[in-house]
Amino acid sequence: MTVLDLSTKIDRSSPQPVRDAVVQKLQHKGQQTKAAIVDAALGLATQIGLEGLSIGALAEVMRMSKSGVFAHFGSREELQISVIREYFARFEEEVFIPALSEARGLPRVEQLFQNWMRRTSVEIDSGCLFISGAVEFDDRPGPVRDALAGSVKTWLAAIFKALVQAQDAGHLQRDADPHQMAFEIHGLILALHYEARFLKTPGSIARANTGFANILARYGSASAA
Amino acid sequence: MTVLDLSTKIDRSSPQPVRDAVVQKLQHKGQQTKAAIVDAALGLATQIGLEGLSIGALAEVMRMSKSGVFAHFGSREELQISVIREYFARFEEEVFIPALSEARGLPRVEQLFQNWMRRTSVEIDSGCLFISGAVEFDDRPGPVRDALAGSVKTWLAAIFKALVQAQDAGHLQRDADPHQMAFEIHGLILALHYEARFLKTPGSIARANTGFANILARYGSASAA
DNA sequence: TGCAAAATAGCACGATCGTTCGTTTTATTT
DNA sequence: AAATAAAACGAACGATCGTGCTATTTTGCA
Repeated sequence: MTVLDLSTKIDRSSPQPVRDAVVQKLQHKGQQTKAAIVDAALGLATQIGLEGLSIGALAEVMRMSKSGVFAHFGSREELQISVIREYFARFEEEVFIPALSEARGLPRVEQLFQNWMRRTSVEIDSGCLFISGAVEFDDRPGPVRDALAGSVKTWLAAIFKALVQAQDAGHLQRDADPHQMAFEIHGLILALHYEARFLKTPGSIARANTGFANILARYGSASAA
Repeated sequence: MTVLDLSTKIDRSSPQPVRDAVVQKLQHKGQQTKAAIVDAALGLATQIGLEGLSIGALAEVMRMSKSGVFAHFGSREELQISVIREYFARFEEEVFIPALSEARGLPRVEQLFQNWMRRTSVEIDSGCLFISGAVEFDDRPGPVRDALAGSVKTWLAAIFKALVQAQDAGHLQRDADPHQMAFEIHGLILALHYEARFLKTPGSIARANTGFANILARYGSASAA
């Protein structure tokens, strides 16, 4: 069903991300508003975090009653999980899927990073659920944490796989360690988010790009340079 | 007063970090308990975040009344700021000051990173206020955010300065960019914290160390290799 | 058009939050 | 030891939180 297979069960309530209440027909009204609620909740959660996301505030945005919103999910936890799933679906669609049109190997790796950078650049303003969620749930076990960690791991595994393919294609040095590369790339994204969003350090985007170029220069095979 | 000069005013209530209610004499009782409260609050805040830190829970830990705790700070914000200052003071004492005994240049840079890594390794269990705080306050202006960002910037500036000194000493390539290096090093620390604390990925510490070695290998001058 | 079902609203609950205020206990000084 | 100041307490406040419960409205289908 999904391209990046998420190990947790997928019961997506809105098969297509629904933006501004413009919703396709065929489905009952409940599913439409539920999708609209999740959309609004995602906007709130990226800014103030999954923990800060309150049903009252969400109801106000939706101009609905608290109980009306609540009834769609049955619990706050289920709302949070729905938001995570929606976030992951958009991430997948925006970052991962477009990179599949690139050839396996280095081109796809570069495209993946480029898409990831583009998204992170936007999230300098809007916030990233995978980063804020990690901090909020890093020692709070439960289904929300599981959904978050599962999504992130799936994405990092996709990066890793693309790196392995690049190595198999001879685009990387034979003794390069794709795990190490993925770790360092992840660090660049995290540093970009931290320094640009929190510290407002100018030039962070360029530094992340330079860092990526450095990684490729170090691990890339001579023929692919 | 401090070694890393923090631009915000320093009005440290406890000149020496006070651990377990073992407190020096000479000061009035109020200052002692305040230091003990900050100590307990720091323990709570690193685990559940500055936002999650509640006066009620803190009072319970201290076995005091809520109002008794509250009276020492006058506001929750002031409590949070006190915690941040205490955290910064310990960070400075644990990471920065010991590195000053190393010779200027590459040795000191390596010692700084090593101390930083040691602290981050501990914080895989306990949590890091500079990381969780960044997420919680990246969109929320005010004195708490200022105290946080000021502390982090001070520390990053110290790293940068050590790198510049290393370059001046000829330990780095002449065209190396210390800002870029600091950015990449910061990314390694953030990736370590994220992958080890949240994802529980094994081997993260080794990968951060490898990443640092890679950075030095790329930017280090041939003579210093 | 009528009717069952689904969706939403309204209201109240217990809990927790930061904060205020008046009182009482504890420390310090005279 | 008496007088004064500092510190801690206890109760209450308004607000907000998630969550039940019951009505009311809206929707989709026969």
